[in-house]
Amino acid sequence: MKYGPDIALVASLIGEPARANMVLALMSGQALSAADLAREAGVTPPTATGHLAKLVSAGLLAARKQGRHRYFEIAGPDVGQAVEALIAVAARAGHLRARSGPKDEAMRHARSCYDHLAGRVAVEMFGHWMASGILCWRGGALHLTRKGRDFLGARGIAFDALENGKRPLCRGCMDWSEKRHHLAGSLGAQILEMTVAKGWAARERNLRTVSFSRRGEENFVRWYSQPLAG
Amino acid sequence: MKYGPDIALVASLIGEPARANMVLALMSGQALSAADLAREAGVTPPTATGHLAKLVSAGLLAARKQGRHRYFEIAGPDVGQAVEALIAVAARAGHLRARSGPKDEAMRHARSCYDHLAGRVAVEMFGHWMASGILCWRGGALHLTRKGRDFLGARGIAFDALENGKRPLCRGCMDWSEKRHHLAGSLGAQILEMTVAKGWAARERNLRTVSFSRRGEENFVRWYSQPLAG
DNA sequence: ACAATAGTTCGGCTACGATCAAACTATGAA
DNA sequence: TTCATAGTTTGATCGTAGCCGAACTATTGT
Repeated sequence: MKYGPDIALVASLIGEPARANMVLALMSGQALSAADLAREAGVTPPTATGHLAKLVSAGLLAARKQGRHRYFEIAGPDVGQAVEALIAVAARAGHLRARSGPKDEAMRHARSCYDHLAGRVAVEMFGHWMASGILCWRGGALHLTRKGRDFLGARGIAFDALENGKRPLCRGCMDWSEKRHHLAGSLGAQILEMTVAKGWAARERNLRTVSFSRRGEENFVRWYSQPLAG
Repeated sequence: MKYGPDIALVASLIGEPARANMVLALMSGQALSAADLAREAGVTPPTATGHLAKLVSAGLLAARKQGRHRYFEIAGPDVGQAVEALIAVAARAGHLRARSGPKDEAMRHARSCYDHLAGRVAVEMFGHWMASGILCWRGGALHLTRKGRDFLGARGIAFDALENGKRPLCRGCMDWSEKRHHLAGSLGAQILEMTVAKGWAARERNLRTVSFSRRGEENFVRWYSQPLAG
């Protein structure tokens, strides 16, 4: 008897609506408590405990105990990628669910997706960078052009350091609400981090929403859209 | 009430063992009949009919009627990617299943994976190309180096034409049986096609097994391992 | 026309797993 | 200590979905 990877086990874990909601809630990259996840999933705490135990023991989520809380997060980038791939299939095939999509207007405007910026703001930045030749598709993968490197260098992004991990520097990620790509990968993460560090936007507690101040958003748009001098 | 992609629906379809076996059997890229898939999945024809109807109506499989047969195949590359991502998670987390892995020695040796070559032969080629600097990981993505371009150019692979699709030129794909990467992407597909075209190997009917002739395998190994003159 | 094969529909059986209430343990606060 | 909150365990209930046998339709071959 030979063995292969048991994708049915993994898929069936994600295939239960309550668990899928939990995993999706964690896709922002934030760790959430068991009670938060119970609420997200629309089930009672005992039920949530059961689901979470399965997800952790299967290696999809990681748990960390802190005082009387237990915080959960996505166990690894492979899990995130699998979920994103499932999102892509579901979106293409037109399967929508009623609960827990981008919840409201604020969330559609700007939110975090795993660890990078998503929503209308992010999609617009992406479109602008494609149009001005900072990013391009080559061989199905997203690339930072030479012009893009100059551009980011001039704006103080140390993309050299970002490029050494196993993680792609830039990757296209399908935006749920806008149905167009936005920027993921380590560069995408870096940009969200910078946006928060500069005080242009704040990540809401326990929510995927990212709230830009009026001034912050203007600055951000200027930051990504101002052409290189020379 | 807002809407988002229903990943639970998609995942639960793949999450049923019989259906997962069907989908995995189709990952070779070949179309299989309903009866073939029933056998693959270990269920009776009526049960298979039910599963296939669900998979087709959900947009995961495509069906084509031919005479009194109905042939099924993976509906699109996004589905293939989702399955591959699930394989990666399952493999990393160590979830194995008893049924229907790489079935026998021949299959472990060489088989097709979606549309490219997999198995020991493919993993060895991949390792050789990494070691000799034809391929390299950069920023988490697999790249064909300049040296690799020369190398393939000299061997008559028109990789320029391959590079224009939305599909990546080269991508690492985790090998089930060998637990190391092999080469996927349009280049990987092209190589499998060439291998068959040159008569070095043949794809078995209705099976993922790829059988190399003794002579063919020697030629293939020579083809990929002979260093560039000069 | 007849038989053979591929696939489907129907009906009923069965089992698994999601769910919750209630009782319990563990941590932190007053 | 005592109370409150976070999380877990237990046990029982209940729906759903997978499964098959039998009967049916459709296509091909003789």
